[in-house]
Amino acid sequence: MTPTTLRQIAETLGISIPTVSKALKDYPDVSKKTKAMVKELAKTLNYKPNSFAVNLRTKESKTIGIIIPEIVHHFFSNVIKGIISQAEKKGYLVIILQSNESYELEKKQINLLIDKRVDGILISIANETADFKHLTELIDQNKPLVMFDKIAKIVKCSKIIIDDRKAAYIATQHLIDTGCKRIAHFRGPLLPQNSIDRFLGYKKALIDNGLSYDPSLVYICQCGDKSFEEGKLNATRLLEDHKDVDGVFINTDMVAIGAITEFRKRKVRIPEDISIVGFSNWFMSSAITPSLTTIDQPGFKIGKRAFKQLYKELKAVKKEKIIIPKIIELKTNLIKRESTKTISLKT
Amino acid sequence: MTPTTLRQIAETLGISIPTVSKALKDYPDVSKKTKAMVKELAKTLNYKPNSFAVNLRTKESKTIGIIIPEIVHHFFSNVIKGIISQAEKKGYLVIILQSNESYELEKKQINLLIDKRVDGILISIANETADFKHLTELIDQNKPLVMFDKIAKIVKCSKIIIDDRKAAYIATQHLIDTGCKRIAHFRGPLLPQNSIDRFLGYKKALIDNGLSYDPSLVYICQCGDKSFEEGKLNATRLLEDHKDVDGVFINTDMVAIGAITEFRKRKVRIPEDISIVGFSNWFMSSAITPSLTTIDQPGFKIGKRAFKQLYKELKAVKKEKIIIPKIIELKTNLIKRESTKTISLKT
DNA sequence: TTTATTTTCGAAAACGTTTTCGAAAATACC
DNA sequence: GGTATTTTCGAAAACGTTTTCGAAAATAAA
Repeated sequence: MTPTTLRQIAETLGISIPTVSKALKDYPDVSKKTKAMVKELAKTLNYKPNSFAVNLRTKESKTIGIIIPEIVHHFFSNVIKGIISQAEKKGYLVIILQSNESYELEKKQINLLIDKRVDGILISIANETADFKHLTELIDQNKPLVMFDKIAKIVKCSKIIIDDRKAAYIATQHLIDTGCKRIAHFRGPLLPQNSIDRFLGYKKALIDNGLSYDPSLVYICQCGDKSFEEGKLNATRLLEDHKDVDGVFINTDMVAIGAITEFRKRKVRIPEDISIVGFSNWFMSSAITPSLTTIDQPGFKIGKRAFKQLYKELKAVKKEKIIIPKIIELKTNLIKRESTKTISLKT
Repeated sequence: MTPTTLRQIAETLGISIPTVSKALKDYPDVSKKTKAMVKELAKTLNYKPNSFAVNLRTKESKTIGIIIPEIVHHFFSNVIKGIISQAEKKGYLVIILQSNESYELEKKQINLLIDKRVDGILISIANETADFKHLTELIDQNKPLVMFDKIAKIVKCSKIIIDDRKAAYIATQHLIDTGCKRIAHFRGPLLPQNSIDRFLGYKKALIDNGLSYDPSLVYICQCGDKSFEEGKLNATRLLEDHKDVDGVFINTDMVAIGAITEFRKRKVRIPEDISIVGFSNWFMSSAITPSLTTIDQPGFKIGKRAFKQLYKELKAVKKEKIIIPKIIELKTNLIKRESTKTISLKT
């Protein structure tokens, strides 16, 4: 009934526990005969090392933690999938927690993971988080930490990111190249770095192209549960406030799709009257009509790279080397679809 | 540098380790003075019990595992969220694995979780899975197992489900009530119980209403990554094969949205020419045009209930009681939207 | 003061593994 | 045969906690 232990194998075979342990792990100082004996019995008894005991001895849990703001989210679930796929290959299991964009929860969850003695942590920080002591403490304790997507530049750890500013610049430039003269921006919340960067990229593209930056053309949305509604709402407001706008760069695809829905409802033609560029390349953006021009944000790959980097650091720590934080920037692509004019229509 | 242990506290205070342990856990046989002393020092030293040691002693990991076919999926990520939210409240952490609908992977992952000595397992089984030995073994070992959504009726464990057959019946009945005479069905893969049940509910509704069941009106789709495309493809085929169809009940919303897209592209009016009912109430189904009538499948609630049931069983096992498997059926609702006619149009 | 009771503590065993190190056994060499 | 070397094994300590149980100390009752 109770799981087999080394002791049981040792006793039935009339040998010592260490010998059994070493036989199973192919230590050179065990004879072939005993190895064979032990392995056979272990198999028939279905022996599985007690991971608690192993952990206690080796001080490793072979487990990592992830904290993300929201699980029900296409981008994040892709990241998770990437992380898990990679972790499984290396024999790591993954504990997932959701911060709900709350700083307090995030702090508590970091502690939970530390209490569970995970070997390392991957995090995309909450929008609310402005104090990073809970994270810098990890680094002080030499516990591997890798950030992805929503990062804090201040914290000295590895980060897997995309160049949001550049991507936003390219998105905005595309609007300009296809003939838009007055371009609005639906931005994300004020705090997170990526929403700031996307805004800055937008602004810089305008200025570089000799278009004036007009703050009244920038609308804020939270990009949470209500993204779709926010898109519709901002679209409505935009039409009321600024009849002359002919292009919008929108912080996320889901908001963009809400906006498109509203525009179409109000008989605004896309892209003829207003061109739209989204961000993230959510799979629905190729499905809707008109399909959405957007920036491809490679969630799965980000997850994979994040784990790979964490894995490197786990090994470094094991060898008592110091961790050298690394910033890995993944490429994004502009995916041109029907919501923006083709360049040939430019002139 | 290294984490504080009971021994360190004991030595600096000049008392024994057991006393420290008991003081921290408010045992009655420790004086108030020593308790205060110990607790204060523990706090300043930031003492955290070593979970490996605790696990080893108590034989509990306070960790559960989830295996699902696919993480990047609106329904499943809602379930996960429900599970995690509930687990966190009860002090459990959650390890997530993805079977990719593969039986072999699923089996391997069950073993992984057992090796990690999780306290219990929640699973939605893979489409491929037809042999359940890996699951019945768990039950023989008295390891709590709860299935949700994609279940195997044969396995004697608790299950959190919806009545797929009834829901499908209601969906089909709604099509009939609103005037459809010839109703097609885009069903899911052949194996999983819920796809079978939805098909059976569809069939029964037809027969109960005196409509003939025509197998050629049933189209199969895998409902995986390519759901949207499958919807478009099946819609195309349907239009080619059966011009007289005036209603379709579709296995999942995503497929339904693909179908709607294709129908609209081909100038088929919804619901005037063809009415459509989906399944799951994915949030996009309220967003598209026309909005999709569908069955609400409460993912978050399913996750919550699944954990609650598992928790009960965890406690039962701890008290050495036997587990009585329980089948919990959650309610679904028909959500009427624009893709079906209103009943007033019936006659 | 003695006895009985309560309060407070710690020794010891246990959970199951890993690793070091020395000893015994087996083999090789001369 | 004896010595040197290699092979094979197990005793012991360690990881950090929890729990049982008996003993000592303090208090109460007589």
